[in-house]
Amino acid sequence: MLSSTNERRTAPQNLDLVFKALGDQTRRDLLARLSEGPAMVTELAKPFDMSLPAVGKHLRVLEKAGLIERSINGRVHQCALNPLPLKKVEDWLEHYQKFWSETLDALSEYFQNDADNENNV
Amino acid sequence: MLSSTNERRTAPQNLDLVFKALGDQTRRDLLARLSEGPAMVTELAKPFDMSLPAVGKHLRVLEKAGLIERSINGRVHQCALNPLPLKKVEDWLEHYQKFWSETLDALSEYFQNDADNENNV
DNA sequence: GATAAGATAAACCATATGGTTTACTATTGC
DNA sequence: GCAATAGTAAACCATATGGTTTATCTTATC
Repeated sequence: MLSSTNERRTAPQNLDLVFKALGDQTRRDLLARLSEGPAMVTELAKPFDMSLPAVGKHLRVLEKAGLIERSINGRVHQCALNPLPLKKVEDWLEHYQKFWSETLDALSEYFQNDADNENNV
Repeated sequence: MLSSTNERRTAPQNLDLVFKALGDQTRRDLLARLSEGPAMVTELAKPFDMSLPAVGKHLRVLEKAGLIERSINGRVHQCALNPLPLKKVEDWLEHYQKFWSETLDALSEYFQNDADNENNV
């Protein structure tokens, strides 16, 4: 990890790029695959009903968003998940967390009452 | 629009739509504003150096993603945050959480400088 | 009833996105 | 050396996106 040679270590982690990268099912599938371990491009492309260049483009989008890192070894490009931009997403989400817990609290209370009524509690 | 008889109750919460909606700074700003309370469209548009129709389009994108809800009252459209799609995002993120905690555990000092340099929102 | 205000609709434009196919480069292995 | 493999580059296409301006509709207000 973090080869000493030539790797760019300042992943952009721009939220625009990250969210846009995540806004595509194919790319989320690629991330899911990479969450099980690194893989080369052809390997990543195999499950998709799509040309290799198309998958290559998706990988580039993920890479520009900082979500994957690529280490080139001969003719093989090994891709690995970089989870840090996802942490940025979570940091962003944090501010909104209270809102949905409020909402869900209200809902669960609602359904709790429902259940209470049906169970004659 | 949104007649009481014919209202679509199942907000899509399609992750593609949600992530795409979030992939724009203007729209994230709008959500941030709405996290402080509901607002009408002109009110929402005021801080932006952008035409009203442009803001209207952004609001529609947020609405289609289920991130805001609109209640029309006379000529005033009141917009309110709907946080539930964000909960879906968090549910999706959950699977990746372990990766960044691993990474941060292993390399926290290494990346601390990066994080300091790039804490843009 | 006239006019102002809130907001969308429509037409338009430039650029981005997601895919294709063909061509090309570079590496590997016999 | 030569053929196969891994992958990108380039050209192309259709559609989406993000903005504009002008027009329109509806609702308030005087």
